[in-house]
Amino acid sequence: MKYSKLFGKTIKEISREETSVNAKLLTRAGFIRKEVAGVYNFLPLGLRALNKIAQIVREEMNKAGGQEVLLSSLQGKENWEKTGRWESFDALFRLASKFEKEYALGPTHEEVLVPLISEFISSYRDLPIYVYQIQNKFRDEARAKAGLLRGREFLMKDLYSFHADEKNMMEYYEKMKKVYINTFNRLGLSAIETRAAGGTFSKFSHEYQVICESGEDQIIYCPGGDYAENVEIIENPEKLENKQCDLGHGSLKRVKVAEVGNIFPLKNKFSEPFNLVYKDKDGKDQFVYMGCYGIGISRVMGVIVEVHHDENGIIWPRSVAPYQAHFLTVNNSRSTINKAEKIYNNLQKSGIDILYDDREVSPGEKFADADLIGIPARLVLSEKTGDKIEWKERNKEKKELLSIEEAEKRLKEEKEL
RNA sequence: CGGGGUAUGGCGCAGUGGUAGCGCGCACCGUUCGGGACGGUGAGGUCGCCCGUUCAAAUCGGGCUACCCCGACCA
Repeated sequence: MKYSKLFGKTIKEISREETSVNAKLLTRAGFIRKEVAGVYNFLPLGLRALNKIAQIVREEMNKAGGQEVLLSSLQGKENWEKTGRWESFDALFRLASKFEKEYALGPTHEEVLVPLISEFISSYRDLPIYVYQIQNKFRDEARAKAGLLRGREFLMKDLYSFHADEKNMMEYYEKMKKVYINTFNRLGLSAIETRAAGGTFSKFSHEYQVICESGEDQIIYCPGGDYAENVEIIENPEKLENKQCDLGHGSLKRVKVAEVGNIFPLKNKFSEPFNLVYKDKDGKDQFVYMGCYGIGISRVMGVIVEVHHDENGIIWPRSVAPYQAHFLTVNNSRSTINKAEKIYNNLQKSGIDILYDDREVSPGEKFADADLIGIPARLVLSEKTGDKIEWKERNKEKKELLSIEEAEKRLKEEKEL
């Protein structure tokens, strides 16, 4: 992509009202624009990063046996009344049509998927089954905040598992814990698996928390990894804080965190109201056991920026960067530009996605924009580099001079990773 | 939902009653070209909305709306 043609430019300044790091940097770098409070538009750079995140999550869900679907956002009132959540779900957007029909704007999808899947589950032979989607969710939050961290419309992956019994449900639940940790690792986040309340869903749940100043939750955890609990379910958090870990990992720490994922053992909570049953081997009806597993895709994007940035801009993990490399020329002499065009065209042909800053602006501006946008590799062609390309990683000081062939080879190798 | 703050060219801001300004960006010309270059010329504003006070309102008063922050709430 040529920067000069890109929809979405960087900006130097942003209102002093915008204080969260992710909103500031993503807006300045041209990734997102706010529509209304808690609702964002994603520009091409932003969508590329968002799609990279979604794709990693998709791959992991597929590996875990998930089948992808796309469920409706606009949902009839009737099923929400069956679960009692038309009244009790505080953040539910309720819409009144001019034709005297009422709808919910989907904040979650048990009310859609459970009746839907009941058509296809009739025998123990149909179980277990795992269904997920990646879709915009709507929640009428009392207060949207911190850019992408808490919005009223946001992209979420929600997987629902259906099992014959509790044992099978819990086995999958345990398996998904590992899948989640691995998924967040691939996204460049080290998430702490944390015991938490189950809300109106279940007795308990597990949250995946990333240490982050702008997070809304607090947890107490052992750095050795054998304990983590949300302070909301701890009776005397003050007492636990700084207590020595039983296994000798040092003292327990209390930290602010942002929740990027949450898993719940739902058991029969939703199969009962919708009479989701199957015939067991003895021909008797049994309720299906369910689990549900969420990851906030757009929130993950915000958290990545909160965690990976410096004073100059974003530092994307390679796995989610909008482009593989940021290529720019320093002087605008005809010969340099011709050479750069050739390199760019070659890379395009090899299927390597780079952002090529082809503008006729000062070097300082190009460097500043490259830092702000935060693509992991910066490639410079100039009279100084001659027939070579300078390669610099966004998060390192070191610069290397590579021949054009070497640079292309390295890009191809990295692409395979 | 309670408390606090903000609202002025595309963006960021200044402007305490008397003809609406600055920086950035944008357009054109010239000089620059390894860390947000410089000079010149130019376009661009119902000062969030409504009502009021006044000879006169961006500026004072009342109401409303939107956004940000703190808290409460939170699948």
